[in-house]
Amino acid sequence: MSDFACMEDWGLQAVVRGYINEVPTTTLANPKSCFAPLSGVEDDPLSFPEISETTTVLDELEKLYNPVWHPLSSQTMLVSSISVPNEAKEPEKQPSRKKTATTYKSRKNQHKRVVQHVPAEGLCSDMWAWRKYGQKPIKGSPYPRSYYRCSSSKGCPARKQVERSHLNPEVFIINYSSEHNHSHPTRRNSLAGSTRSKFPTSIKKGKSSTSPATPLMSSSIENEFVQSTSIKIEELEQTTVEDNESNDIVIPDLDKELFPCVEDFDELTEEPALDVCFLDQLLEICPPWFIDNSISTTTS
DNA sequence: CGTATTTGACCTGCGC
DNA sequence: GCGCAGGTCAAATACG
Repeated sequence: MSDFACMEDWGLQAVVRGYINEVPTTTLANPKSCFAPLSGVEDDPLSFPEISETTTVLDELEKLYNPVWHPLSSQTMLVSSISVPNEAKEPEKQPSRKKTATTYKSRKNQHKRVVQHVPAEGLCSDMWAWRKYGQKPIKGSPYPRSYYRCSSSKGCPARKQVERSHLNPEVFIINYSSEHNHSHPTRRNSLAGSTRSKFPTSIKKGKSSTSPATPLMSSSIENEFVQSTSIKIEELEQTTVEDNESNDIVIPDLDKELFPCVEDFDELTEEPALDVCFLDQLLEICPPWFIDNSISTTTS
């Protein structure tokens, strides 16, 4: 699989996964209708607002979906905005702390591609392994923003930002940027330290947290879901999505791999494998031509 | 020992 | 030019 295909696969996954959790299954019969136009983008349903518009769009979406959307209902997810990046590739990471002006210039130029609006349970609906590399308090929001990069592959430019919605603290806003330059990982590189972030343990450190804005459940829960469950979801999806796509993936022993994951997942979310079920449905309903068409449409 | 997280410092873009 | 805010780096630390 080419890098391009991998990247688009990821992007589509992000979009598809978002919508299959949100729209009624009947809507899936007409896949294009899944891309219901957002406010301000009626002319082109596949053209999503830039990240600079995210705040207002998300606010609007919250209002729009509030009547029918319970934040605590598991796996509810909204894809609220996508923008096409100017550059598909990010420059190579500088080995030195001192970076050239070019490096940082491109950083700010890189556009967010997908913004997801998810409840805490939805944070686990991510096929990738993410490594946290930073956290910053955000002005105007009582909650800090966490920065993650893809740890599935060295040099993968994919980035992810997770922050809590100040309007609805039960909802996390996830910004995806850049593209994965590799296929879905069969499993994480290593589990060493991966379970390090238990819920309250961030307090355990000798040097107390000096983060100015680390309110109730700031990053611990994020990490818990993002890190500890992502591998489980990965494995679940490996057995479904990639199997369906006939990729060169070794099919795991379901007795050993799938069921324990479901059980663990069940402890974190009340409706395990719902995501997977819908994904399977989508794959049955939407033939490959649709996916290909969607890719070419969204990236042209 | 290898990997992940935390967190202060650094760097850039932008508004004034 | 300056200050602010956001994004990233990397040393220190923790965990399995």
